Amino acid sequence: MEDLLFEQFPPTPPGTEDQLKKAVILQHNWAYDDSADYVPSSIRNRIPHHLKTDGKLYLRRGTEGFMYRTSLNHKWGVVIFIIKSMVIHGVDFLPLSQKIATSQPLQSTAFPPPINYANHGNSMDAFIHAIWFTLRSRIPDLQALTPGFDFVGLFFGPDFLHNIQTILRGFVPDARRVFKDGNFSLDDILNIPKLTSTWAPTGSIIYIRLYHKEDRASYGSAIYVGQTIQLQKRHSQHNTETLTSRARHYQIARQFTLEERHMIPICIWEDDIPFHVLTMAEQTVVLLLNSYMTFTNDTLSPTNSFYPFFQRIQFMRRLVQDLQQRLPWAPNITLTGLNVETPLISTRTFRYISAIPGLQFVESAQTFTRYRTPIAFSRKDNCACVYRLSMRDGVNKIRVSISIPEADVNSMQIPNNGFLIFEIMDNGQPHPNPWIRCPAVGPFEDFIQASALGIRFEWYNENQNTWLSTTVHKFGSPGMVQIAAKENNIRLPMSIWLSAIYIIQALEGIVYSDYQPNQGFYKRLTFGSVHVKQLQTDHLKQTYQWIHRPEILRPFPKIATWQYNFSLMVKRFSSLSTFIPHEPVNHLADINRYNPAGDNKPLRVQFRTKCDFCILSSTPHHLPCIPDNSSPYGQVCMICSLFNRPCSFTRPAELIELWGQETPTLHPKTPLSLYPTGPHRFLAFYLVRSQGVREVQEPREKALGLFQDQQMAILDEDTDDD
DNA sequence: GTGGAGGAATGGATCTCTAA
DNA sequence: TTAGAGATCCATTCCTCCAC
Repeated sequence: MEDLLFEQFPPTPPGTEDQLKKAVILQHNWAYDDSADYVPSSIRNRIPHHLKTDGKLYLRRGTEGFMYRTSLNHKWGVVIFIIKSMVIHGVDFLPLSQKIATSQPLQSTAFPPPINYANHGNSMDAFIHAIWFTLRSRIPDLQALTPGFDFVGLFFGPDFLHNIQTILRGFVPDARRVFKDGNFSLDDILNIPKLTSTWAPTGSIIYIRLYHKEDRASYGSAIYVGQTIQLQKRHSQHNTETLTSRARHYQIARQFTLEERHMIPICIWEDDIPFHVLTMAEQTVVLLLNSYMTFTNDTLSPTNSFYPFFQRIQFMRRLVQDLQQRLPWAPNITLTGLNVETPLISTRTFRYISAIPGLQFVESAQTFTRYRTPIAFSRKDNCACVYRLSMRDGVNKIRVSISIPEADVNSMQIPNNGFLIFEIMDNGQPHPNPWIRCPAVGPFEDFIQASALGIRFEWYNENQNTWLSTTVHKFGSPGMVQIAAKENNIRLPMSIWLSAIYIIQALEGIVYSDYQPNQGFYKRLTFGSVHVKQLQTDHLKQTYQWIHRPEILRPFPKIATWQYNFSLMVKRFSSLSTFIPHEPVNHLADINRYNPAGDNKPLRVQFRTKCDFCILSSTPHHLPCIPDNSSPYGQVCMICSLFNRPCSFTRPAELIELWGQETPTLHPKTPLSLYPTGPHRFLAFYLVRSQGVREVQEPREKALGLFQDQQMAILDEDTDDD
């Protein structure tokens, strides 16, 4: 169950239909033993076993439910499970159709009190305040200019004043000095420190590209304002594009030599600022320096495809003109403006990924947040279905291929159009059907988190009028260990692991607070113009709304030390059957001397020369388990050494049991399962059996007002194919 | 257990199209 | 007119199968 947005009130026992239908939330953690003597026999032992922990049903504080019956004296009630005094009361149940009618529009926001911007100490700060308070007063105009404009809450919401403060403190001292009274020349701007081969600031940056010839008579100077989180790289990008692009910006840039193209940081934030504030800052500098492209015509036909850009530019230009008349901000410079986009209301949002958090009803239930997006597989005949999920970090593009093998495509009759579903476990533990199946111990702490992601593909089957679903898995992980062994490098297995980490990061909006470059990670990842919208319900008020999924700060992934991995191996896998040498062990005979069971049964590892990791990663070829004599940690093989983890040795019979022995097997000659299910599967990369096709419910997003058009488009395409 | 063949998956580069 | 998403093509990687 994902949410409590029912169309009809859930069925209640006979005779209770006319009673209460009230939303409630549990105030305390609570446990219930339905096998206890005091429980009436009619409802004793009725709770499904899988919902119980140690024989009891545990409900956590915050659990949402409905009260449908109270006693005459109002001292107790029947609330799905709960006693009246334990719950918070909300309004009466509302059917979904009414919730939709009353749901909060995305852009609703409470305004902070207005302030007198003219009182600010200098012209620039006053002008910037004026820009934003004016824009805030004209939200309906902004929305009219861009129907997809739905960042209002982030720009103008509770953090509005703080956002402005963040912008103001970002100005580098030299830029502030030049701009502060609105009276500056082109030479003044050129004196602001620029990007050079020896000076390349890092952080979130608003920069200007100033195209300027010393011989001013030959060509007018031009300006472009942009944002970046990698100044040097963006600079190279601009110069590369200048060579070939037919865009007006670069046509003009081409008129200037490399030395005449200046990259000047205007605002720098070394700390983390939200992406939308960076966008506000970019808009600020565009307006401050009036860097919009100019047009010879004052009007443009609405049929012209450039018309919407033109409209927004006109709106912003008029706004600046109006403010300049009322405020002492009158820069006396003439520059050719090169900006066309209006950062504040960039319109690149025609697709969404929806996020519906899982409802945690009982303590024992594992929940996940479900992300859904419509996709179309690209597919050639007799090939796998491949979708290339595209992400970006502001500069780089990252593509991750998500594919369904050809054999499955054929046997399950998988169409090209449907929905991709990402399920991320809320507790960070492995998904039951993960996309990649990685070991619990690896080069980074909490290595197993990459398996918290499960991916499914769902499609509508018109003939049967049903929604069908199948799990999607990335294959090849076990083979990756072999490649690592061959190359003596874990680059490839790490690239698989990272692709799952990237997807999780982009979906959850994770920003690394202490980002370190060149480690394979990105500070923040987005899906570009595809935005993640999260379902937010207020159960007590019986309302819901779609909000922008906010970014969250997380510490940068830590490289796992040997000690960390050793402790983790011991914690997860050490037992009477599994031995993990922790002191330098120089000879296998030493391992055999270890006999924790005290039953005189040796581990018998002398009959195998391999550690568990090498045995379990031995598909399709057997891996040699060669001691790494250079390791300071004793009996470690080359492969475990690569992963910075100790070897483990499990008695053969127990290893088969702890890993799993269902057919087919890993290798014809071993009884170890190809699709392990036992606890020791987390020792190595492993495979998951495809779950086949199953019928599922219609996507919730359809009823909740998202994806309507996109879904219809997909269904239309399906019809065309037939 | 090994290695090679063949095809599938993936990555890089470039182009085409399109929202609004 | 722009930026970015998709499409497409091509090159490379790598997975699986199979023979020895």
